[in-house]
Amino acid sequence: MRTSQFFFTTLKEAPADAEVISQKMMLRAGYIKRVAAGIYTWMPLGLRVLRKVENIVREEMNNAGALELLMPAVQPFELWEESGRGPGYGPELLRFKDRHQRDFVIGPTHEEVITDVVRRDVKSYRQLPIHLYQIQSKFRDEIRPRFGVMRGREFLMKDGYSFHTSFEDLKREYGNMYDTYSRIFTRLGLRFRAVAADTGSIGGTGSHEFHVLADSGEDDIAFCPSSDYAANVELAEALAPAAPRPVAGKAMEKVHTPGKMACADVAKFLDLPLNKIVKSIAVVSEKEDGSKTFALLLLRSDHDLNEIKASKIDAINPFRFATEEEVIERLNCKPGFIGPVGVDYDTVRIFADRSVAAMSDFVCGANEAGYHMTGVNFGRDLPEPVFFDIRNVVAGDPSPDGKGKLEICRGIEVGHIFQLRTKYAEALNCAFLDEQGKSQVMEMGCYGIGVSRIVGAAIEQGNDDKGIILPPSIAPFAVCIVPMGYHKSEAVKAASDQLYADLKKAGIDVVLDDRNERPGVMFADMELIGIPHRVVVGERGLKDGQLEYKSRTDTDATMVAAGEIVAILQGKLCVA
RNA sequence: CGGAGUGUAGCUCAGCCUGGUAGAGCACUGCGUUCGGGACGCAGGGGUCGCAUGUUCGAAUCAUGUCACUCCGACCA
Repeated sequence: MRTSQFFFTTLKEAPADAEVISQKMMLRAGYIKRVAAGIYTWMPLGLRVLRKVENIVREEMNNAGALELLMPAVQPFELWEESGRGPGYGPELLRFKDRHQRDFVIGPTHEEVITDVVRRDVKSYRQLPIHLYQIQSKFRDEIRPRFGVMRGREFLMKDGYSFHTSFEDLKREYGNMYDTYSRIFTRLGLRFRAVAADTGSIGGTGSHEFHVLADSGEDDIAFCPSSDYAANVELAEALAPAAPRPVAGKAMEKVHTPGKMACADVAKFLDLPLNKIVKSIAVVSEKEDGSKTFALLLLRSDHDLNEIKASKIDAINPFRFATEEEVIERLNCKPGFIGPVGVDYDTVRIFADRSVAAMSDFVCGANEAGYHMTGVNFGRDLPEPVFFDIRNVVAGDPSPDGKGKLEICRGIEVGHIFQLRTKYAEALNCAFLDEQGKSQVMEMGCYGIGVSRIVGAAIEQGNDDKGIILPPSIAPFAVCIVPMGYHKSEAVKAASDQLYADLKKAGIDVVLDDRNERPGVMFADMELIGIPHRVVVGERGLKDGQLEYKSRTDTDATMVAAGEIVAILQGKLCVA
């Protein structure tokens, strides 16, 4: 490609409402143009990147034995009624009526459509297993679209669905996809982690998210640097402390702590570390049978409650936070000074986090406004509570696999694989006849990759003050030729054109900047749009048969013999 | 959904308080000089100041309404 034949516009300044780096860079580099909130046009330059990502995904999916198809973006709402997801999906599902007043949706995902396809045509175990996928635009009417293409409303996604005669076979394909996804993200040149994920309300048995590691990510991931353990923070188990509880050394005492409601204030006031203070969170559980349970959840005050874990305690599943009125009714004290000492243990259940089990001589609210208790000890001042894992892990916690300490980092979810089991197949009656001629519901898996989000995520990982840095596998062009005086010097023009032809012949994705621009403009543009390799052709070097090479991340250029440049680039692109 | 803020040229923004012929930089067009790190000069094109209503002789500016966009919040006492 010659830039003079191409169409791209770069900006010196990013639009004011761009928040994250990738969004600013993509707008400045002219990859995308905003059309409406969360809706973007992919300009030719950005589309090249998107297509490269898409093709890597496609190649690997095909190699893994999946078959591509293309389902419609628009789906009849009837299918959503049949699966039972329609009402539950809420306003994220964009609905509209056609001219006959029939309800349609713009698909946010395609489980219903694919299951409908398969149930019509797959009747026998002989046709299974089958894995079908598509790369299609989706629409989810997000409450707050932001971060450019990373949380857009319209986005490009690869979604695959596999159908099996048995759970065993589903697990085999799940493993196959785990490996395939790892290959895909490796080829894309991303730093990523596969993390165990919460299976959520569907309650399947296996689910992994693939996260690109970046500070601007929206998810917290706990991982162990010395093993391959990684999990969503919501899911990572906080192990019970190994050290036994120290012996009680102080008498319990009521101290005046006027106005010190927050744990941090109490700690400062008493000159104690946060980990000597127990915070009590009042919750209420109202069961379907009408019974109401009031409970205090005890946590070390430097820890955070994990609601997913806490809701696994049967006695308080499901729970909500108690209102101020409820707290006063049960504890006769306003929130801020509540604690587990001296309450009516018949009406107030106490559940403590495992880490609280190792505490002695601790501080908690005194159930009297303006007072806290110090030197509190279990067994002596109050009964031993029941201990559960109800907190989020923090950096430094032991890894659940016993192989070191956890670290926490932010991630951008770019892939998700899921053992759906029979949820949709059952709802949509997707069944086959087995060897005995008996009808059985199919086992399903689903596997998603956020193709457009990957472009944003890759730029979050690869950028500097000059612009975008992408690996050659997905950069808009792998190599750029920047001539010094293309329109002035016959020698430079001839050498540039020759090199351009040679690189093209060698199968290298090359762009020649033949615009009649000043060098600074060309350098800046090629850096901004993220071309990984640059060759400068100038009369200066040409006299000695030399060209100038610099990678996007090198600080200085190196002179190379003109005759060797093609081989050098081939070598670099092969390695990368 | 609650709170706050912003809408003026393709982009970044000034002008608004104190009403009186709509501005700057970047980008774009032409000419000239320049040409190895986002050049300079001259001459141009481009805006119904988000939209509607009102106040006024006169509204980008004041008032009301409306729409759009952005941010913050929606639990850990």
